[in-house]
Amino acid sequence: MPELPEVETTRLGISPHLIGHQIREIILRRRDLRWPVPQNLTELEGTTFVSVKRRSKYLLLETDTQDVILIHLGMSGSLRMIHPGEDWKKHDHIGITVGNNLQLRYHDPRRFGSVMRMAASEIRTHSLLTNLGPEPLESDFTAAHLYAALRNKSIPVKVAIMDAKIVVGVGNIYASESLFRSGIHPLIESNKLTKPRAQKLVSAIREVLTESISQGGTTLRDFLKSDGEPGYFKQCLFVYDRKGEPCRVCKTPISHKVLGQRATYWCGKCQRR
DNA sequence: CAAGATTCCTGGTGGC
DNA sequence: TGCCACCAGGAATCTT
Repeated sequence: MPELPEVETTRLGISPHLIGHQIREIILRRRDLRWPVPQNLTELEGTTFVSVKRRSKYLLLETDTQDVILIHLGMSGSLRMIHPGEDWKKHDHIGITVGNNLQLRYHDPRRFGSVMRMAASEIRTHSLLTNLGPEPLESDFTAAHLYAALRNKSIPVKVAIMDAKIVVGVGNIYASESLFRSGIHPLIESNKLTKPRAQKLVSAIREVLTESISQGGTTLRDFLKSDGEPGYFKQCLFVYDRKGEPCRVCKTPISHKVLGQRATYWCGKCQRR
């Protein structure tokens, strides 16, 4: 579910309610997420949040004791700020109550997400956080970087831009959308992409992600912002989940194919090989 | 190595 | 609220 815009929307929503507030209680109702949630997470009760950062699709909640709660939302996870007395819904697994009498509640039906604990110093060394490519909205995600990363790969360009070693945060929705915006066919072999087209793709990825964040992300099924409301970028999608529907630009029916086990959408006229 | 397939889990949808 | 096959936004870990 959540790609970079949804994770960033969540970060923006929860951050002001956490930073500067002390953790009153950590409730672990279900610990069998993708990886077991460590029991010693509760030892962080009494500490105070000092920052809420994001790297790739990971949220990093740092405390004044230089501990970090790392959260990944997987396919179906969401975080909400609620009142601590609110009923626990079926797939509410974890609650972190803070001093302003709000609770950060983690909800995840499929339990593909993860909640872990690490020392702040491990952010640079942990296996999940090393070997990640550049942030797409930072200055080191350049056409030169993308071109160099693609030039020795034969996989379709759509599969490549979903590889976190090449660039992080681009999931299945935004991969298709970015390629549409840049007029690039998703099936082009990575090593056939010219430098000018790599530049177009970099710009398109930046634009799509930025616009989606401004709309609060994309809600297809599960995703909710931290205030419980859906994101509105779905209305701005040009190709994703629009198989057979007319292209919003040229009316050509949108094409669909499973690529690398993931649904892929494109316009055969607007996007050229 | 690179590339492709499998796996974790639950719920919604659409066909019958 | 019938049954069932199929599909879903991620990504580590396998197999080829």
